[in-house]
Amino acid sequence: MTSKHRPLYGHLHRQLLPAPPASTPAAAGVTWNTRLRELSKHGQFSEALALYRQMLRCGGSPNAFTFPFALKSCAALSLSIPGVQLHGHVIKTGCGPEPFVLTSLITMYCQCNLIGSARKVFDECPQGNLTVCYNALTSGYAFNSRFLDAVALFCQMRELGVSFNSVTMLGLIPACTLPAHLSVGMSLHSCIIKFGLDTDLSVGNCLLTMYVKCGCIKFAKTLFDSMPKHGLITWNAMISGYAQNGLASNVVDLYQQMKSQGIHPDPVTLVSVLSSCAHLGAHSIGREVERQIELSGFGSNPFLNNALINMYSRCGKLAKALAIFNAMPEKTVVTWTAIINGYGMHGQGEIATQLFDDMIRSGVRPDGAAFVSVLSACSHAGLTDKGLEYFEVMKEKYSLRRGPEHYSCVVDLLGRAGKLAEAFDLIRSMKVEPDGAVWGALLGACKIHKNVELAELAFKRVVKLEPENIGYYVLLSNIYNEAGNLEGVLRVRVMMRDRKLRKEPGYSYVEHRGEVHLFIAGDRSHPQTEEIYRMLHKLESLVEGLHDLKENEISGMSVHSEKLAIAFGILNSEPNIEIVVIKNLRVCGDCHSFIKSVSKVLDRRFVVRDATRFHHFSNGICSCRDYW
DNA sequence: GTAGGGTTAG
Repeated sequence: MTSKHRPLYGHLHRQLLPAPPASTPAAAGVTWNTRLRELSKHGQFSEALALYRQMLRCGGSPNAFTFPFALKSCAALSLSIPGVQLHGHVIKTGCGPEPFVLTSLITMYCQCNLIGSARKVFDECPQGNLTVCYNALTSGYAFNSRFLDAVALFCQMRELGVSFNSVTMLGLIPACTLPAHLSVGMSLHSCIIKFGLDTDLSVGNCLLTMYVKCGCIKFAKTLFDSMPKHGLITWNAMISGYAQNGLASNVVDLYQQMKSQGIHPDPVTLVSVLSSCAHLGAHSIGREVERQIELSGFGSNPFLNNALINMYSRCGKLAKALAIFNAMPEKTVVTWTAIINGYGMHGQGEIATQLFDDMIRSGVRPDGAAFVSVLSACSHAGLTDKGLEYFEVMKEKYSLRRGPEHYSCVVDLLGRAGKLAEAFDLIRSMKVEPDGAVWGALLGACKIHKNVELAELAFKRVVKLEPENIGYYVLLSNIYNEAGNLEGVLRVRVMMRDRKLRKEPGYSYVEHRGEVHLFIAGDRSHPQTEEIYRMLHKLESLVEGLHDLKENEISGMSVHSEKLAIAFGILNSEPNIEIVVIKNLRVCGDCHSFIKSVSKVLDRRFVVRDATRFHHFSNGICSCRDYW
């Protein structure tokens, strides 16, 4: 069995032993290089560097076939000091002019963020074979977010008549992943078509990713549909694109389509699908994905386990989430954050904070996102002092930047505790610009504590930042309404009319026997419509006591989607009625009291998951729950 | 025998 065919991992210790004596020094060099290549090819970069050092210790001399792999390892690990040392060895051994070595040097310097050194190597490149050197530096600029330099270098290439190829494009396109740079990206796309490089699958994938990252999901889908071939990466790019842009149901559709075409998903695919299941609360699809993970042997993939914890937490299956958490041998800050979030969003603030403290004890350093999860856990559970303590520790002990996402949690925390003035002071003391979520949290607190004056102030700020967010208008209108200020209600309505803002229809859904049943207000499209309305009528009569309503009084737009969902659940004897509400504001007061009354009359417990409350989360969705 | 490149979680 040659070393090329030997399984790598089990024999690592043997590979690190000194090289067997070879008949000639050149033959010994080949043996070292072969091993180095194997390790680098399998992503074993630390081992590759160890092997390089060992080679030097054993008196082996590196050559032009050694350096590319050793440099690649430094690049992958971002190790600049060994990288610079290697550069010294390159010069000493006279391998400097070798194009393979030069491009590896440029890449190494770029990945270590030493652009100046990369440029120096580039400027000294001998004429001829310039394309690869240009490619290396262009992609290096893109890697370091130097958009203008990358584009300028490409222009220079064209002016000097240096030929370019699809690899040039693969380096250049990632420079255009900001919406501001999209126009350049689109001209690159034209250029790609003009030169016939669009038949390259990798180039297509790269363009697809560019559109996705610029938020142009429509362009991305058009490109996807026009591509002659779809590789696994193509499917993944499109699926993760939908997931990143919050189009969770498109993710599920595309995933089904992918499977129906016989393409096997990999962990990258499944991570996106799970994150979308979490957004949708689509527990049954999530469970199916978990089976798929086990069948495919991806069970120990940490990315997938984190995604599973997140999915089960958001779907309300905390025990399951905890079991996966406990079984994970290595827990990163992401793992801890997922489980803390899970307990936090279900009002179990005590457990969430305990977990947070356990995390620190276990030596995992919290990051900004971990603090968001613990702060919001404190705010939901009313742990005001504890939350303020974390907020302090975040800055004092961990020197983490406190962003608007943290401030909005603390404003919420103070606001719910009735400390409106303190919340307002906190906002005024902010060194970063407060965003809509921060003012929105204050506005929400004003609703709870009926403070019209402060609400007006918060509203003024929030509509400046998010003029299109209808939720805030409705919130203020409700505050006025509760205060009996009808003039105020009218003023808000006029404002909405003038700005041509119309409330999007809210929708609610219930999962029944693995299927999602979706309702919009006044919906009559469900196959069981007649029975649902009859049940709703019955429930309305029950909670209204002796008032017997006429059938037509509960028909049309006044029938909220939550009510239809609950009537459907009761009608079908759904044991755990969990209604997920997606709209621009929290569950309305009318439905709130309706569900509460039904719960009381029937002596049953319901969970309403309101997917759009005024909490700032990175994905814009917060899964707070209310129980009745 | 070698370089320059495309998809991933809270």
